[in-house]
Amino acid sequence: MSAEIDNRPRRARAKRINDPEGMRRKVLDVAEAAFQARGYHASSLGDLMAAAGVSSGALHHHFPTKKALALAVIDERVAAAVEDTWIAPVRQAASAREGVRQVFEAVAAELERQGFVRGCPLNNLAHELSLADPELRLALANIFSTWRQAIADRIVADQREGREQGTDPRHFAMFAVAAYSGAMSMAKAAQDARPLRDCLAALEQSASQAASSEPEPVARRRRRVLRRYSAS
Amino acid sequence: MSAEIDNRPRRARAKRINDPEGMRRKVLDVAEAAFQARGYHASSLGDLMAAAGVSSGALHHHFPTKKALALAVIDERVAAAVEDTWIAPVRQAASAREGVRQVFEAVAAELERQGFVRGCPLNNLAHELSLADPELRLALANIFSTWRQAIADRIVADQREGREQGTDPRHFAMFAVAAYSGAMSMAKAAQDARPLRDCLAALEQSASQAASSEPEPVARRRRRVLRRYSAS
DNA sequence: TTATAAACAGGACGATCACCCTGTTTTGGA
DNA sequence: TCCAAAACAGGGTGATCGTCCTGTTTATAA
Repeated sequence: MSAEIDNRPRRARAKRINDPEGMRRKVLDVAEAAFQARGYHASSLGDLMAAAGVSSGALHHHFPTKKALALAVIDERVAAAVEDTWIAPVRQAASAREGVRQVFEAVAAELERQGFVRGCPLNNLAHELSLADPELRLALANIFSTWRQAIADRIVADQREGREQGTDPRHFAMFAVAAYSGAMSMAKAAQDARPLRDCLAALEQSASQAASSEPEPVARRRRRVLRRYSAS
Repeated sequence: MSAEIDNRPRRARAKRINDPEGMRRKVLDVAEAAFQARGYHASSLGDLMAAAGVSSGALHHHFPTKKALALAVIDERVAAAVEDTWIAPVRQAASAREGVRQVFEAVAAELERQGFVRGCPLNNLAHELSLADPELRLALANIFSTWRQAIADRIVADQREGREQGTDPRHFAMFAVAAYSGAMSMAKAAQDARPLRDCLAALEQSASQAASSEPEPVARRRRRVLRRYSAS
């Protein structure tokens, strides 16, 4: 019985413990913000290095190429942003429709508070990179897919509980995400949150027309302000 | 009586008459296609010069800077594309809702025929340039505004003729454009026309729920295939 | 014709880009 | 303690970018 048995679980590779300030995380922070504010092509690695305070060697140690950095931002940051901003609120809301309404409301309020519109991180990158690289496109498309699936799942749950009827889950999810993405596009171009407000109003009108079978008493409004979309 | 009287109307500046092949037009053709396929930043002037077969001197004679070229593409091509693809069809349709439906249908069919998705030219440029330059942003926002106004005007006309009621024109227009733009974003990311189809289905379902007051008998479907979105 | 300016041609320039390469320091396991 | 590998530092490199600049051709007005 050698003492190796106790040491075996320690065979993990030499890793962090170093990294007192988290260089990789810092680069991801800066890259996420820069891609959101200026886009992928307009953000040079020199800019990112300066903003993050890291050397060229450090950056390329963690991210061999700029594309690898983009992939990391997409997988580790954009996906999380969609999860926090959309998926979790929709899951926690009283219903799918109410969840969609709440997110529109919360994002519109946040944009009005900020005074400017940077757009949807996923949508921004999707436009710039979908045709540029198949791998990046797939990563972005998967996030869109997860996003839609969460809404569709919520519709199915609502239907099982008798809160929703006659609605195709996939169609509704696609529609909700499309309306949001498109509204954010126009909000970004106009630098105005009104597109979100108008779409929310149109969404509620079409919902109220279909609510003749719903006994719900208008559904109470929960105050839920998102923390995403912070100024740089 | 000198002969000068006859010559006076000829005082117009020396211009075209030259330009046998239309160099400016050729550059705009190539730039429009390249911005659509690869985006603004990813399209170098060298690429455009090579593709158009023009020299650096010629290009910079017609467009002093790359930004000026982008502005010309936006004002002279993107605006026209929106007019041809959306505004004219909506004006000619039996109603605003039917026009929106037809455009969705036509674009979806065209994308399926092509087998790939380049996205909406306006939306593509809006995402890349809205935060990059105020002048370009304004030009793009104005096209969005014209687009929405045309739909809203059509709703108002429908209401005057008793074909529509209880619909806020601005909200509906914003909603229709947002749903289209967002659906095209996802179609581009997924390289699949289904987002258009799904949104069309969701749009028709919500319309049918509100159609209890409409005496229209489902509205016949007009075959209208768009010529935009040609392969490069 | 002659003068003038527009319409091009095409090379040159400085800046910037993403990436590489050679060291040096640090870390964790033996 | 020793060593191999990871974690950085930082200057260099070739390519490419948008723009400029100097000529040459072409068309129009006088």
